[in-house]
Amino acid sequence: MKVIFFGTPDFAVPFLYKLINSDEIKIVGVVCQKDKPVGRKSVITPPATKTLAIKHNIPVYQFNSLKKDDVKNTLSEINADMYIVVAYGKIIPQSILDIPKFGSINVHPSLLPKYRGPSPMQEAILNGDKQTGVSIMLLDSGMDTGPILEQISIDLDSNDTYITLEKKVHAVGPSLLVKTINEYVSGKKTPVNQATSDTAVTRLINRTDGLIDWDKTAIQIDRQIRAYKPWPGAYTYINMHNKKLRLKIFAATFSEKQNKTKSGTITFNKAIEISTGKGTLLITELQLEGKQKMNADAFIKGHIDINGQMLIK
RNA sequence: CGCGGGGUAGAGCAGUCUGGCAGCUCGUUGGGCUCAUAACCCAAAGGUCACCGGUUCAAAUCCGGUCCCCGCAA
Repeated sequence: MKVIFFGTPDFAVPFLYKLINSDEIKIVGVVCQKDKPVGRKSVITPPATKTLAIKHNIPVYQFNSLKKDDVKNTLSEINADMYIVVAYGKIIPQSILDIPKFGSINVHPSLLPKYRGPSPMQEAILNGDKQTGVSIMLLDSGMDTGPILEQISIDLDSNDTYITLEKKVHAVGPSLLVKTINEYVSGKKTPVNQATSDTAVTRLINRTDGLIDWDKTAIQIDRQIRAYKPWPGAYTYINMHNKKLRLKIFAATFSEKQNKTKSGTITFNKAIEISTGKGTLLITELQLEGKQKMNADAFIKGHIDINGQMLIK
């Protein structure tokens, strides 16, 4: 079966890899976003899926927009049987989704209809869910509203970050996708419409979503740190040497202990304790602007003078 | 030429503006104290102040250049 893969970032790579190595499926094209400048030196870098595709001599397509007619013609000429979409990065017009005879299949890392939209994994962590999952579904014109072919649940614990959750998704998602495709194509799988309850849509995450509000509870801040790791990352600001410096927080734990000091106050007490709106956040790994990432112990050794200072917004 | 911070003992940092004995919090080693300890006291070892050149009686510090690390932005 000939398949075109729509996907762009690292998240899509394990899925593409699994499909390439699948016997029944032949990837005849990869559609991804354009090469973009990355890093301090603005090196033009191809998307992760493009790199993998080139390695396997698969044609790569990077359209400015999918709405143009010549795009439709180009894709039609490939005559693929199915499109598979994993984190492509843009909305794909219905006219394109309808081209292949088996339609277009999407992977969404949540238990749909819960957490439709762009940030399902982050939202599950922010809400402290004990469980999330992966859904394999047919694409329709709505935002993650298509009928579901298969779902699998994933357990979340209180240490999971976006990074570890992504690993869990990658551990089960790709093989579930291949299995579901084969069952669907051979008629063993019937799409089931999504339930109409609990259909809130997650929002696109901004850079500034990582800014910590110390008036929130320690539990909420801990979740924020885990959900936004590694991007955009949780951060706050601190005054040092008469400058306002960004302080990134990579890992923390929390305790119920309520400090009497104002929210955002730093106390060195073997650990870096920060007062919050409710409870105390214990920072374990952090990075000061211009410095390397380090653990709390090392940070305290060199910054004993900021004991008692306030973190700011 | 996108903006900015940094490189000083094993770790984390101050000192640089205003040139004048290489410092701080730890760690390590040895000793002491203690029923005991990650506590406390005493002592010691440990430095190419990133690299190259210049100015100076004198450079971590001032000037020129090079390399490396990092934050922001895109």
